[in-house]
This record gives sequence, C-alpha cells and structure tokens, in this order.
Amino acid sequence: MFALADCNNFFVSCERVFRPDLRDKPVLVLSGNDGCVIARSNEVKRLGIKMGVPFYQIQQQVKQYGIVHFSSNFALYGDLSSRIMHILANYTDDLQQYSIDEAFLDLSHMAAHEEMVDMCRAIRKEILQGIGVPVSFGIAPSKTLCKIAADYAKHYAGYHGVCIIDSEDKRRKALSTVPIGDIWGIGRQTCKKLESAGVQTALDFADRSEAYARNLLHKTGWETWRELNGTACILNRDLPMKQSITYSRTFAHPVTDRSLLEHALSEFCAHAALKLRKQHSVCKYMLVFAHSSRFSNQPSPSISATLTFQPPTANTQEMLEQLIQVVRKQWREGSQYKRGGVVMLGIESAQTLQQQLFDTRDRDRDNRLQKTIDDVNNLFGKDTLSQAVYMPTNDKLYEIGQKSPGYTTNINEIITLKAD
DNA sequence: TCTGGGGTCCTAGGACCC
DNA sequence: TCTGGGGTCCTAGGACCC
Repeated sequence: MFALADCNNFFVSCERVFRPDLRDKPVLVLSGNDGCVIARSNEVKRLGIKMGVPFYQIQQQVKQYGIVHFSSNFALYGDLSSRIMHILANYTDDLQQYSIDEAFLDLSHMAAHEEMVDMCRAIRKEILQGIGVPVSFGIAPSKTLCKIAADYAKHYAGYHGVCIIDSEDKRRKALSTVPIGDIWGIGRQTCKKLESAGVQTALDFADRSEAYARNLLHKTGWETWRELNGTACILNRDLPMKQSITYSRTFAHPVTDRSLLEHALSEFCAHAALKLRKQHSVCKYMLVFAHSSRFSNQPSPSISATLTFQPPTANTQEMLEQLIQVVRKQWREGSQYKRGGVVMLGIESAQTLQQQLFDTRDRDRDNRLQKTIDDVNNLFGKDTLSQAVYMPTNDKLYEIGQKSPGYTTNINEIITLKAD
C-alpha cells in the first residue's frame, strides 16, 4: 500500500500561514510578471475562476469580490515544502517526492489498514500544527488510486483529511464517480479518444479488457488501466539526478537591447549551472533560446542554439564564453525578445567524468575558482560574486507586484510581532 | 497594455552495425 | 518474377504532470 500526501491549495496555504486574516477570504497567487493565475483558494475556485487564466481577464471579479492576490514567492513555497517533506520522511523509509506539494509514502512495512489511517491522521495534525499547511491523504494499493482517494479526502469533510481505498467495493464505488479526464495520466488527447469510444468514468475504463486498453493506448495507458484495477505499476523511478535543468523567464517588456539580453541569459545560465553543481553533475549540451511573444501577430527572428561541451562541464565561466558568442552572432537589431532561457541536457555525474587526452583547458584551475566563488556566495548570499557580464536581479526585466516577504528565508523580512 | 515555468516518459523513424 | 534477419543508438515531437 501507498499513501499520497497532497497539500491543499499549496501556494495559497503558504501565504495564509503568515496572513491568518486571509483564512476565509478569496486568495490567489500569480505567475511571473503577474501574468496568470497559478493557485486559487477554495473561495476563488467556487467563483469559477479557472487555473491558468490571464490575470487581466478577471480584473472585474477581483474588484467585485475583493480577491486578494499575491505575486509568486517561490523561496517561501520551497522552504515550507522542504519542512513538510522532512516531517513526512519520519514516517517511512521510502518517501518519494513527486512535486513541490505532493509525496508518496511507501507503507509496505505496515500490515493493518486501520493503523495506516491513524498514522496519516497524526501526520496531518503534526503538519497543520508545526507548519500551518493543511494536507490531504489518499491510501491505496496503487498510486493512481491514491490520487483518487486523496481527492475524496480533500473534498468531503467526513474523511477528516484521510481516505483509504482498500476493498473491491470501495474501489468500484470511487471509480464510478470519477470522470475519465480526471484520472492521473489521462490528458486531453487520451480523454478525447476514450470518450469517443464510449468511456465516461474511470470505472468504464477499468472494466474494459486489458487487451483493449493496451491496443488503444499503448504502454502508459495500459499501466493506468492496471493501476485502476489495483496493481501497482508506477513505482519509484529513482532519479536523484535531474536529466534536464531549465531556467527560463518571460520578460515584462520586450527586450530590444543586446546587452540587456546578454545580462538576462547569462544570469539564467549561471543559476542553472549552480543547480547542476549542487547535484554534483555536469552537462554535455546547453540549449540557449530567446524569442518574441507567442501571442504576437508578427513574430520576429529568434535566437536558438545548442552548445556542446567536450568534455561535459558545470563551469559557469566556460558556458558563458560560448553563450555570449551565440547571442552576438544571432542577435537581430529590431527584434522583440519577450522570453528567453537555457536548458541543460546530456547530464551525467561529475564523478565518473571521462577526461580528454588533448584538453587545452586548465580544468583544475577552473574548478578551484568556481568552488571559491560558490563558497563566497554560500557565505554572503546569492550573487555576491558573479561574472561581470550579468547584473543580478535586473529590475528592468521583471515586475514583482504584490510579492509577500521572504518570511522564512531572508532575515531582513522575518515576521514582526507586536505585544501590547 | 496584459497570456508561467519546470519537468518526465514514450514512440516512430533514421542511421548505422553485422 | 524473385532482394534477409536481427540488432543498437539517437533524435524530434507528442503527451502528460504539477
């Protein structure tokens, strides 16, 4: 059996931890540059505001219902997330974090189902008390069924935050109310396919033959079919090392100045390279891109190149040398660059790196310098030392709007209490 | 005016090998 | 007339997730 711990309205819940006055108020969190809605409180969901809608399209409702909105504060969300994961890890030897606000707990060490439910209730209480974020639990023999159970726990108060699917009866009953498109792993395309074949609920799908699922949907859909029927197929694919690392941003205004674009892309590259070093890895390829708005009627020329590092590297300086060359070469005067980024690919472990026989670079020296820079930044804060080509946190590029303080990550923004 | 960001996995097809 | 059989590796694109 597995348990899924799923935080309720996570980003909104994080904001409410430090703003208890907003507990029953409609609250939403916005994406970068305050573009789209990326998290909603239950009150906002009830108003019919959908996930991902552009913020400017709901101005009227925001005013009418007094919706409180925040710019995203990922330092805060990430910090609260890691605290929650720490608590969860105390209850299983095998905690599999699935996203910033979800994790699966392997419960194979437990026999009694009642004990599992009691334990999850206790964890829920501990997290609510210690962190302040409400969490729902779904317990079942497969992860896809856990997802469905957690949904029940979230939406019906009678479960007190924990729902278990541990009998054929409960399984069939639960599946019969879930629309096919709401199943984990069934997206828009597959949903269309299944609906036109007359499948409407999760139970309809699970009751088709195994061969049917396999022929129509191939491997992934077939696995979902088996999971719905109670066989665990989606196990822990242990990937401690990320296989790709992306850092990309949409700019508040189109960038038309070459050096500004160089600053931005260099900063993205430096941040992605730091992530790479933190997981003790190197990359062989880096995709660099910058392009105009995807909503623009007249797209302008874009920048796109895949850099190769032979041998693979995680050294910021080395990467920037190639990156700047590409930007200068592909830059077109008059182009409107609205979004840019870097993607690191071909990632492998730095420990098992194959050396080059005729390498002309003094890599020992590069690495010593890089390590010194990282150490200084660790001690005195991000970007204390950086390559001169980029100016950190360039205000011209982004709009921050209504961002909450870094309550738990910045000593200057720590919460203030007044005692009367 | 204004439209997010970061990932994983699967599959088909091409290139290549003996 | 008729043209084998069995593999691996890589890549782009699609689908999906939060």
